[in-house]
Amino acid sequence: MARQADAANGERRTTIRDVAALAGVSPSAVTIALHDRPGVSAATRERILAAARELGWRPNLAASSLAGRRVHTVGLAIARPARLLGLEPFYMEFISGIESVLKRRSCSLLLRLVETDDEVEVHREWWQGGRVNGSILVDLRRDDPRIPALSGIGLPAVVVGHPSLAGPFTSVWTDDAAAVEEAVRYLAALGHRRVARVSGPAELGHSAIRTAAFTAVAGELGLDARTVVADFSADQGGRACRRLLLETPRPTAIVFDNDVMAVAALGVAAEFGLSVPADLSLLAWDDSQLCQLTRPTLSAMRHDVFSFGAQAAETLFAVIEGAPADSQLAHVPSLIPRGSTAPPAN
Amino acid sequence: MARQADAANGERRTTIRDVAALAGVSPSAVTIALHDRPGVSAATRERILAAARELGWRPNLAASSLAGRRVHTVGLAIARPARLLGLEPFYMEFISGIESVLKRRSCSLLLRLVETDDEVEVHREWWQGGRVNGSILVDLRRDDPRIPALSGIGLPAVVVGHPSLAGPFTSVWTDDAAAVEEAVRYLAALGHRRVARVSGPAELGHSAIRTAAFTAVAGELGLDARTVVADFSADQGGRACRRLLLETPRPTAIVFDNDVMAVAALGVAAEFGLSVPADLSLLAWDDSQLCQLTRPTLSAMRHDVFSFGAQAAETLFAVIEGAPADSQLAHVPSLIPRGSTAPPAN
DNA sequence: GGTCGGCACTGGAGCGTTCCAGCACGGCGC
DNA sequence: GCGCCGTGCTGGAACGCTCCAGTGCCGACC
Repeated sequence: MARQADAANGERRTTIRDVAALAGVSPSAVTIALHDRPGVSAATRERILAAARELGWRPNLAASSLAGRRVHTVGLAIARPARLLGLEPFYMEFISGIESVLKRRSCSLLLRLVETDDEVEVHREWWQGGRVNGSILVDLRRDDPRIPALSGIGLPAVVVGHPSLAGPFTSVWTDDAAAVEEAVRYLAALGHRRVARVSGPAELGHSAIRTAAFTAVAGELGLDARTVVADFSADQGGRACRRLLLETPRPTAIVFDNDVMAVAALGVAAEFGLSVPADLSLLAWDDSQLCQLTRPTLSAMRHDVFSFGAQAAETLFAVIEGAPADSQLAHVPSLIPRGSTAPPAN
Repeated sequence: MARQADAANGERRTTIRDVAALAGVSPSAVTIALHDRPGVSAATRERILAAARELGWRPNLAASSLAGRRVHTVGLAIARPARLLGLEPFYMEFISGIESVLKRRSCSLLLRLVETDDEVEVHREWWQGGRVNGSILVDLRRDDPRIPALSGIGLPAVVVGHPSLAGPFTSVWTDDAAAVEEAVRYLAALGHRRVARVSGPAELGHSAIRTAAFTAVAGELGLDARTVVADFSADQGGRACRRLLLETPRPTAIVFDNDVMAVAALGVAAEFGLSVPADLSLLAWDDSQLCQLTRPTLSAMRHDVFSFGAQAAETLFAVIEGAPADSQLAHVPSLIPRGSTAPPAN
């Protein structure tokens, strides 16, 4: 304890050499003992660890990373306005899932909010700067510039999105097309003939996939279907919903690409004097607490976002460790019928 | 481009020496140019930067940190079960606020979920390992062991909580006592005589402060007041509420220490056949989207969590840069009356 | 008794950057 | 003409750890 205080007193930080001296060995022996590798006797190992404890020494990660060891860090850059991020339950759950895996391995997450165009640069800095062992890439766009740029520099990464978007990277994905199909078939079974969808930004890969599936399945079932684009915010979601409800004939069911927009739509329906679900059915995506708190409760495509994050992290570790990891299909979202979907009034 | 590919091909990573060679100068000159310091001519500087661009070189942060420069990273460790974290809007908003500041300075956030007892160790590792320039400490407990341990090793940090909890650290805090007083006076003004409160864990510093203020103000106003302890989860919040409602006479108004518990209480009130706010008034804390989505909407103590996070980050930078930063009072939470508070039925 | 193998440990180079002392050179003042 | 200063740049040590090629020693085997 006294020694630690000394060190803090600006004298000089404790290094591996101090530990080695105290234990009466060379720095190399300390390294060996520290990483629990064969090469020192049990007695020496214990002596070294005791010395390290006594001095309160922690290896300097910058140095050890320079000398070639893992840094125990993975990176995540998110391209969303900071203000908006707090409102979206998705990311916090996703991050929580990632953390649940990192925690077990004593790893940390390096997080950064970026503008879309800066993301490549951030990952380059992190990777070439030796700050992360790998990254998780989210919100894949079509022909995403991150794919060629980052595979070009050899960054180990996992893509969260459909394999077709992932280029040479391993991906972890949910089968959006199948989920959309389930949603549409469900609404059709309830008797809806005019269905609409409010999607996330068109340039996102999964928006495109869902849109294509939505159109295809609706076509197959002979439904009237259309998609309007929004940006996941309550504001734009509400606006999109309003636009749809002004059309004649108006849709009797609307599917949303996240939960926040669906919640906003509840308010818009009230504005129009429409009762949910009698006059209008609403179906949310990314089921979170929100969907159970509203009145009526929102039917949703449930997706275990926490596990999704955890799976992405697990897969990233496999990639980092050089396992030839195949792309993984996470749970297919499944429909949870609640109070916002019903047969259309006739 | 070709060169970058070469580098990725496992040849050897590009270093400052490659850049120096290409520009026809020494590595020292590259450092000078890179950090925009006086010591090279404008022409040379441009030549060097061009060479760096051409080779796609980024300085290795491990090396530069070893050699004594800032690492552009701040740390945040959160002691909550991963599963629970996703449900709490507070942290994501707080982190978003932090990030909004970090972003402007091209800094990253190092995040880790921990068990309560591991947190000191994590910060030690980060600080002594040269991975962060400073940390933000949240969820301060009474006599928090982090305070002596981390001030002892010289970690630059900002405490989020009342200055009395912060020891030698600078703190950023909200005046919980004043806010509690406002809440209680408001309920008293509505005519409530029996009020209760569901608090967060008793060992948290701000719980204790709020409890003391709650008791004091209620005493001063001659109200019947009591506090029961929960843990911020919907589950325990609901349970605590149930316990309160079983007492006779039962309280006519309940204040909650976060929003999630207040939302859970809405359900419990329905169980008991009590109508909100006619039979029971509910007042939430940490106003988030949740409070506006329920029916009735929840009255809440609004607290701009995003700005709070931003302010904590700003203050941390001041501390890191050696400014003698004083503790800062963030916005005092203010009461937003919505649909869940009203005079008690008589 | 000599050789060989294996174990426990050491010494020193190397990782990529920064920082500091120092050098060369040109201009200016006296 | 000499000293002096300032500008623009270089060389090399230092940061703290790891890894690799030893070294010394002991026991086993022929």
